[in-house]
Amino acid sequence: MAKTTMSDVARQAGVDVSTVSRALNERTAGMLRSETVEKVLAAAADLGYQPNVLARGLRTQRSHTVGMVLPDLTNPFFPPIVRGLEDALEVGGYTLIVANTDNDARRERRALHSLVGRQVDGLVVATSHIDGDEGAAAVGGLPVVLVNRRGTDPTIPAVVPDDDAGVALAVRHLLDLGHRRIGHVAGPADTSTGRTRAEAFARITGDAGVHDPSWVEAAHIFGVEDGMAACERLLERHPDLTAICAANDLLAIGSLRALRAAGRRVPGDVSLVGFNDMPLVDLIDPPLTTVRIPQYEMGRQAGELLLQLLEQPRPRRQRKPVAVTPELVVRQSTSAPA
Amino acid sequence: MAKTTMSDVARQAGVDVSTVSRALNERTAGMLRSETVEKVLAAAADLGYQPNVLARGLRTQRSHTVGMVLPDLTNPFFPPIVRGLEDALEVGGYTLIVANTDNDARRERRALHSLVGRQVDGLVVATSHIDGDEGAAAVGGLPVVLVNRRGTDPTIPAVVPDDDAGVALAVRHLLDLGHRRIGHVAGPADTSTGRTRAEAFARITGDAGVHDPSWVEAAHIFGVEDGMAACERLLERHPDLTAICAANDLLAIGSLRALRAAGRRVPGDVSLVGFNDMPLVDLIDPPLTTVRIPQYEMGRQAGELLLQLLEQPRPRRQRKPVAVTPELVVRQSTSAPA
DNA sequence: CTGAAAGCGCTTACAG
DNA sequence: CTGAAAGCGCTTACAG
Repeated sequence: MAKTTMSDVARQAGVDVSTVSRALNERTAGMLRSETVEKVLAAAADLGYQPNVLARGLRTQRSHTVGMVLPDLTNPFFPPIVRGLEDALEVGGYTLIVANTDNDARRERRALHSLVGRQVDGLVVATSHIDGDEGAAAVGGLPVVLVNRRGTDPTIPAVVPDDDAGVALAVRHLLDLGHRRIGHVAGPADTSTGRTRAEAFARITGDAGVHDPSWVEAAHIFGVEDGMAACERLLERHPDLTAICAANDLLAIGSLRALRAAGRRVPGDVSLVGFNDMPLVDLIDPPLTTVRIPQYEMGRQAGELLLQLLEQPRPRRQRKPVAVTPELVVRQSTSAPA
Repeated sequence: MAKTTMSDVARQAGVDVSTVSRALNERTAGMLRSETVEKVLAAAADLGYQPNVLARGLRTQRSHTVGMVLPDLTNPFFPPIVRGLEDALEVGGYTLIVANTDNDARRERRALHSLVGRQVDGLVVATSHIDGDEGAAAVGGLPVVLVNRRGTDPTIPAVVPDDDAGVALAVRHLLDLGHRRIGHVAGPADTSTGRTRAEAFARITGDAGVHDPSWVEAAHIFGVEDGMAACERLLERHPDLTAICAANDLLAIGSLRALRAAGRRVPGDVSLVGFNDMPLVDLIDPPLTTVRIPQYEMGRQAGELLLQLLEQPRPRRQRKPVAVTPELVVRQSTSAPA
């Protein structure tokens, strides 16, 4: 049951391995007589030959593998991105290897290192702790695309949600309902999404003449526990708030818990808007009003960008982040203030 | 910025590449003078040398890569399994490549094929359509372990939830609450979990003298839509039921929708128990009573089993599936019948 | 149109 | 203790 190799096929077809290689490669099959090609194909099929991708990669200096670093696959936000990415990469014949970093800078560095050791041809980075530049350095000039975050290096392409538009959707919805005392449970200040959304919130509420920065309270990480704590702090400072806009759904869920623990009903006493529209948030109690980010689409676009970089490595140039358009999903966690 | 190779290190250290190889490998470093080893280590560190895992794999005939096929990463049941698996495999220096099959037999076959082409050293199979035997054949005798399902070939190790115990927990809970007219929204009959749980349900309710097989209605796939349809059929046949035990949480959520659509309150009119305790089911309305499967733990154990097979390929032998112990999580979707 | 040779970056018997 | 050689399974100039 030893694995069939190209020389097995060559022997069976009565040709040289180089001929087998040519016959099996679409681009080079044309230089062979069609009978030869058929002979080889038949032998290959007969033996159930499966090319050794590693050996090919060693020779061609391309592993046809792409690495992705993300904080945690267990966060339901990421799997759709991964699927979109895979689907896009598949058309170029690339396989994805995913590494979890648990928001730990050291693990992140290790993961990057290990992926480079596995000879990935490119990288997709969805983590927040390693800066684009530093990452690029660690990575030895490999093509990189960022997803769901912006880097500081403008030559590194990024695919991000249009956070400004998303926050505007959420805040506008609350304003339209009649809310004026609106708090923001923000994401970590060391993440680009956290910062961008907080800034958008401040700007939009400021423009609407609503209030000051004390209405923003940042969590340390994008998690339920942290959202709960941040919401508690916000409630302490502004017990009279009537609405909360959270920087993602996990923070919203944490806020929901904090509100419940404080005896506030949602949306009776406080309206709540999330961000992302994760799977299952339509099933929580109450079904969460949120801003939907097209995750699969973000992954797909990131994959296509990377594919471009992989196939035609052009000189780096400035590029604006690709912003995918969010959409407000009104469910039952928001209503007019009492 | 070309990648540093072993011969770069050799040149810098003034030794042969074979010496570099020996110095960098713990097992062989002992045959070298410690000064030599240090010289090499210094050169490697200096150049930021990163071994080429592909080249090593080609030579040693081990890619140190493991493939996993699962239906859909987007199903929150799987990510914790993946993480457990990765954590277990990491200690052996293995990297995991995950392939989604969307419950499609053709995609499944293709994925398996592609993973074998990538020279994976072993496989973890969490899909249901390809039988263990067939899979093993497709895979050319590679070590395989099944997770969350049983195969028909008893020499292939499997890690599964203890479904009998889990269903017993669920049914016992409903019986204890006083329910007697209990339906089962079963999983697909062509999956081992679907079948096993349905059989357990029938046996346990039978033993309790409760009722007959007409109280079981199977979905075609483990999904919300299908659960809804199956529950509707069940309601039609048994409009007087007071409790439903679903074969997984997605089916439970579908059942919840069907019950709502039929004007039944949960748990007021009908109690509902899920299976798995997926992330976020504690947040749905009402918080779902369910049977918790230790997913991470299943993944971890599968990883350890595979590691054993990988490190010491013994002759195949019969083995009982490893059954991980479930746990009842009582929340608010169950109560005594009206 | 096809074969023989070299080489991708490693590891590992084989010498010395 | 270390070097030189062969070879893992491919691809691709180079001949012919």
